[in-house]
Amino acid sequence: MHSSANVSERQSQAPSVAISTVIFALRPGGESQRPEIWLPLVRRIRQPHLGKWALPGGPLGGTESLQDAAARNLRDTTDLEPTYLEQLYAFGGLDRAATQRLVSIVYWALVRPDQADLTRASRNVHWFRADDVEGLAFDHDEIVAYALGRLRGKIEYGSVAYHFLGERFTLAQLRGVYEAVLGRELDPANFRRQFRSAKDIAPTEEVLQGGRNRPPRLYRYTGPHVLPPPAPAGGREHPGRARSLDADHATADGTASRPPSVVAGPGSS
Amino acid sequence: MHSSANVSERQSQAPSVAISTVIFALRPGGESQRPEIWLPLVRRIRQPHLGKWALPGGPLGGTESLQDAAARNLRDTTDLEPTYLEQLYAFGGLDRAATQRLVSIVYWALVRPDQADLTRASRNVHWFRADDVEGLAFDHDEIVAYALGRLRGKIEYGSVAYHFLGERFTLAQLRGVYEAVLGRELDPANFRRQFRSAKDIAPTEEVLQGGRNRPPRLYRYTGPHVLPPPAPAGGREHPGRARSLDADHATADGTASRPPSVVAGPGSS
DNA sequence: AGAAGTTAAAGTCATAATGACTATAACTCA
DNA sequence: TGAGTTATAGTCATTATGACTTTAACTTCT
Repeated sequence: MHSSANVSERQSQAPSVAISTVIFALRPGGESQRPEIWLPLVRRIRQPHLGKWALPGGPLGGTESLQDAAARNLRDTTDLEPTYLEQLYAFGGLDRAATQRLVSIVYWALVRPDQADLTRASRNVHWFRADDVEGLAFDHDEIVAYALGRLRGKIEYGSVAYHFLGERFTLAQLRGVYEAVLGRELDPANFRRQFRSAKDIAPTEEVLQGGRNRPPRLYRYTGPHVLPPPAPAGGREHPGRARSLDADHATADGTASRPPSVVAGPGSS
Repeated sequence: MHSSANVSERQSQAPSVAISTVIFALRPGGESQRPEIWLPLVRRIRQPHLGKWALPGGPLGGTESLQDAAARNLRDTTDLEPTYLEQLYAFGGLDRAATQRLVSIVYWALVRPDQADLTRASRNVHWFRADDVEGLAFDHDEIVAYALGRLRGKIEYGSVAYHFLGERFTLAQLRGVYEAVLGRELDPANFRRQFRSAKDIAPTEEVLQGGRNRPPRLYRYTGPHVLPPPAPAGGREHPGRARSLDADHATADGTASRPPSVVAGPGSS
């Protein structure tokens, strides 16, 4: 019997529903040169929590699916087109907002470094190191922490890492993603061995020229992409599980012996 | 047709929020003797979809967290106390319900066979084999299919299997869970080897007497239990990640040589 | 009582995956 | 030209895995 005198009034109040998005991007770390996980936050311009930083989000529109709302949200606040967007969790504790009952359905997105640079310049949108965020509005501190945990859990296992990178990438860059997410260094040789036999990654004919060392070969991801969400059967809105798309597994044998062509890198002065 | 001339009217309509629960239990399969995954459904007693079977659920009360609502839901419809209850996914497609915009936050529960037998006898609550469900109300067919997929994905990896069983269980019973969920047979010897070295399972001093063969030893699960939901820090409502509770890993060395005591089994006539 | 049948439990063996490490190649920069 | 750095390949011991055999402990059939 969870009914005191005045509770049943509130029972009839419909909770409001909001969509929020945790946007993770890989950015080159300051001195350490190692890439790090960053995310953009927006400053609240109204009460409650006026002036605090918060996850991009807003009320769920009546004409869009949850996924669409999250994607719009992402565009509106950061001008980014999502390459990876997945539902994270629905938060609905009683004490999340002071004035009203609020259910937030939180999505998380992964974007590439070049995309992150395109972010709208504004003093109300700012990027933060994911490990440093603190003092956010509402319960967003905890949401970010949870999202980070999920990211760590998922990377060991799924195909999320590629969505931090561009269409072509070196194994060192890919390893950088893993190191940034897992927070520890990985043996380059063993990492290479493992990913050379991975199913959804294939070497290209090109190498990245312009670095100061031996030019690394470029690879590309050939596995399933996650946007739009893989819809089972006839539905419009459905969850993940994109097992199907493993069409071309270009088992690039022999490519190693053929002389690779060349691509200009960022440092080709 | 959710778009007439003016969309913005509906935009302001708050969507209603419901909680539904997919309840999985292991039940002995008919002839094959192999345990199978079953779930209870309730018959709809009002429009829409009157008379169809549906997942237990209802509107989100204003005074309970999402998790609490799911647990209440579970009790109300099946008289079951959840031993495992976790958020599955939030469904919010535009076409889920005809008359209104409906967001359903779906939880899934695992219950033990003895619990499943206690289910309220009613012609409006009935158990079905999980693989057979079809023609449910709303989009519940797809929700069940998704839940089954997640269950399969999670069992290989997490600690969910134990929540289908009682406090003590034999390795054959545990293997039965895996076989039912994964849908294929597993080698008993290899299965044993793997789980004898598993972190969160420990042999007891007892064996299960009363079968018609050599009495198997009983084991117990020593890992983290998932209810109530592992709350990070001070919050009230928070998602999974129960890594902490691995306190006692009773590394039962020597127990094999000591003569185990005996426990009566179901068939002790 | 004894043989047959069944499952529990332990062990064998070849193969695959993993972690730590070494060696060589290819490039830039001083 | 040589020092420094990363790319890439390979070695080796350890561990995990799948298929299979063997022995133990119990019930049931004759």
